[in-house]
Amino acid sequence: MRTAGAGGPSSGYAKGRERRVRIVEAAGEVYAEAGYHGASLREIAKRAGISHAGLLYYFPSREALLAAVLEKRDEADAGPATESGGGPMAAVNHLLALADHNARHPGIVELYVRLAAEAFAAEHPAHDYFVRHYALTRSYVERALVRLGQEGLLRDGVDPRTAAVNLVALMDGLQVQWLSTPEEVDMADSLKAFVHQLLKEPAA
Amino acid sequence: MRTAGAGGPSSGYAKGRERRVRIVEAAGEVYAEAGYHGASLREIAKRAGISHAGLLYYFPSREALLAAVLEKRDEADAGPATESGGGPMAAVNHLLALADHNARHPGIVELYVRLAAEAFAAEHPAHDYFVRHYALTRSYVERALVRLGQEGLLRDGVDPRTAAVNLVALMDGLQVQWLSTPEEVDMADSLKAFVHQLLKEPAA
DNA sequence: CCTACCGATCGGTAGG
DNA sequence: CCTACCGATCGGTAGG
Repeated sequence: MRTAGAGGPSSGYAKGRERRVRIVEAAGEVYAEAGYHGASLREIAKRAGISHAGLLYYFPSREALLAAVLEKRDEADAGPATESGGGPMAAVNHLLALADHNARHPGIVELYVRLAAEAFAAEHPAHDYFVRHYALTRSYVERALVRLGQEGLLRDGVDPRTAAVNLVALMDGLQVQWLSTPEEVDMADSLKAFVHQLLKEPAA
Repeated sequence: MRTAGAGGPSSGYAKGRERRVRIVEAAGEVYAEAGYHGASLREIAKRAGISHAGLLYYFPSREALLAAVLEKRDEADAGPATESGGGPMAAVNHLLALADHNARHPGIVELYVRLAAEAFAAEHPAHDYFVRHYALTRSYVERALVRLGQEGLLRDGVDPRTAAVNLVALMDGLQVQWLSTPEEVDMADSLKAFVHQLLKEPAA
């Protein structure tokens, strides 16, 4: 039995795996530049050095390719999010580090912002992904704020839930504004100022 | 001379003006649902009760129609923005009223968010519009915050410029999150909480 | 993985 | 304002 039994071109062949990675990278680039709806399989295929029919050999449809790109994004973000098991301030610092990381990778930010703005409609193939993404991020931030409150570090009157919604919204909105007018926005500074407003002590 | 001399179908004929309004409204709807790039002239024309070639009789190109839609948006927003000449708190209240108004008009919010996310690239026909829009909004908010500071209403350490960037970002980000998960976000409440953090007094 | 093809759809123009 | 058309481009399939 020389032909793989697991089906599909991803089954254990180094060359095929490499191709898939190149295709997913190219897709992420084109989604960032043109949005998902504006991205053509032919353009993505060209950047991956393949024909568009060849691409469809690896990913059976347009939507399957999008799913692969989002899956890869989750894997890349999961690492840093998990390792912050430290003190109550660790989660906040992790978010600041994420903002800093984003500021150096406009392609990822653009991919994210453009897809999020496309995926409002329930029929969009990335809709469920973003609903889940927001729910997870909000509750992650909310838990961090609750812990800070328990340690007495939160300013009086700050509601952890509302502050979590606002922190997530601030990060999203800063990205949009920064992509439009990069020289006018310092995402890390802005986040620090916001967090500072939430806390009692001049920390960070 | 019965035929108008000013050229173009907009010249003073009531029926033509009415048609143009219907087309611009239909375009705004479709942009909101599908984005500018995803919107076809044929779909817009169908909703306006006309053929797509007929639409091109009124607006000579796809881009000309987009320009007309943005122009109309500016006119609609200019009214409320100008009338707030009152006290230093008037500008803040105006923004809260705007958030409230937006929450009752998801179509306008979607049009705005989708176009903003598409228009990052300098080649996009709406790019300049959004650069200008952000500059104007930021300085409008900044001036209001400076006035509040002069009256001693601002909390210590609040920088009007950064706070202005953040307030604009917060409004944008709330809109994105609200369109994705409407039941989880109260835009007016969120804005109030943010403004409250900036001020010394428990003002509304 | 490629070439060749399909039906559908696009923005815009011709010509009345 | 319409019908009819153009060349270009799209996602996907056939068939090797």
